[in-house]
Amino acid sequence: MAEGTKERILRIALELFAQNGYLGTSMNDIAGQLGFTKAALYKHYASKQEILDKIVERMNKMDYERAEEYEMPETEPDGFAEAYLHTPIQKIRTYSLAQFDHWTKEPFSSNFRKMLTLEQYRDPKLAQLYHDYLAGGPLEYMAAIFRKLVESDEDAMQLALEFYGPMYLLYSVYDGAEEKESVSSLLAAHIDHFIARVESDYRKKGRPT
Amino acid sequence: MAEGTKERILRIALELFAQNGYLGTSMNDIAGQLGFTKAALYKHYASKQEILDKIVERMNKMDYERAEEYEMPETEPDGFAEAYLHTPIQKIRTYSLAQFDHWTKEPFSSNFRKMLTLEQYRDPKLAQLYHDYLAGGPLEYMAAIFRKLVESDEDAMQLALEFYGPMYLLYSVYDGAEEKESVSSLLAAHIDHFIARVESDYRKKGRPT
DNA sequence: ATTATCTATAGATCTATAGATAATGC
DNA sequence: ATTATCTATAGATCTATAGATAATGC
Repeated sequence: MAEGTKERILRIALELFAQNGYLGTSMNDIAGQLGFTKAALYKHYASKQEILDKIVERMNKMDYERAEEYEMPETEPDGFAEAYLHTPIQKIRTYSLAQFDHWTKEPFSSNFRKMLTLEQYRDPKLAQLYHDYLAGGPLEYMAAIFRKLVESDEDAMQLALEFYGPMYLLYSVYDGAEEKESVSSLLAAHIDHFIARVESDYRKKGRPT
Repeated sequence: MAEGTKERILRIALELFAQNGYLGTSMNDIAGQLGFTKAALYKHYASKQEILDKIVERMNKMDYERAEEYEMPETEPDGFAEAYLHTPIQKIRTYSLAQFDHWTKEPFSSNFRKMLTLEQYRDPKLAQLYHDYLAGGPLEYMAAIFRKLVESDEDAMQLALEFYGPMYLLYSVYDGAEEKESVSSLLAAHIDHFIARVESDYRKKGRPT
């Protein structure tokens, strides 16, 4: 099925929001990019705010579908599902590389990430999404997983910081990089290096890998 | 000497730019926060853009003065000054903790960091500053330092990623955190942990610490 | 083939507000 | 510093109409 006008509007609007921010993008800009006048936009969306709301809805839906696809369980208010108490490290590796690809190469998600970055201090709702999707959220997620591998909560948080911090930094590096692929390689090297180190530490303590 | 009106304008404008972005802040907003009308602003600055330009100037000046204070040499186009080829790891520790404090607790710098975050995709000049001050810049700086400690450039970059990535992530965590001090503690723990690990790796290879 | 209807657009216009300037007051 | 004012532009609404489709009549 071809992309409908309603969806084209979301896609183009998000491209502009990611570049210039929500306030930096006018309805005229959006319409101009689409090839018609701004009045026509109001046939599809009641307001500029509604366009933004639908973009957020779409992203939430895409993310939910992805979580199912990669079989990574959702976090729960008070911790994690039992099934994740012993997440295999290779599964973490695969999922993390997929996440990075997702947030950098997939156009909608990449633009969504940039938009969140730009709007995080202005709009509390988007600030929450930025936290959940990109900053504290993934960090706490990894810490919860590592909590099963090390002795203390502090150690788990340190491991999560060491694992996710570089990944988070590489999102920014990726945006400004000429050689995008070399940034992806840096991440793969980091993850492999991290896994090798953690598994080596395990052996020293005589625990099973 | 008391803070002059010209400086108050810069400070207040930056506070608003950090919160709502440059385009999201009107001259009326700035004047209102200062307690007068927007027309008065034009007695001090020729335009809104000039206010932003002066903020950037001020930041560059502050940063230069700080670099001198902490005796951390400036990067040079083709690498580093000789003096830094063997930067003591404790000096890196002290400097990094000071940098983190600077970008989080010092009001002007903290707001400047937030503003750069918001404007990085809109304005190429600010994108460059974001890179230099916060993202790829510090990463490459650390990699250049670590290049003297490890065998390959790839290893140096991995070390730099592991060192600076968590620090960079903690800036975001700090912004959204309730318990700000615990975030600073996380960083200190990370750095100490990192140093202990690197020094342990040294010993294994029979190199001097 | 005709009529009615639907949907998506254009062009004109409304109100509010932006950045900026000029005239004025103290 | 204020007040008044200028020009440009924002988001939003209105009316008219184009192109297409569906329902109806013969």
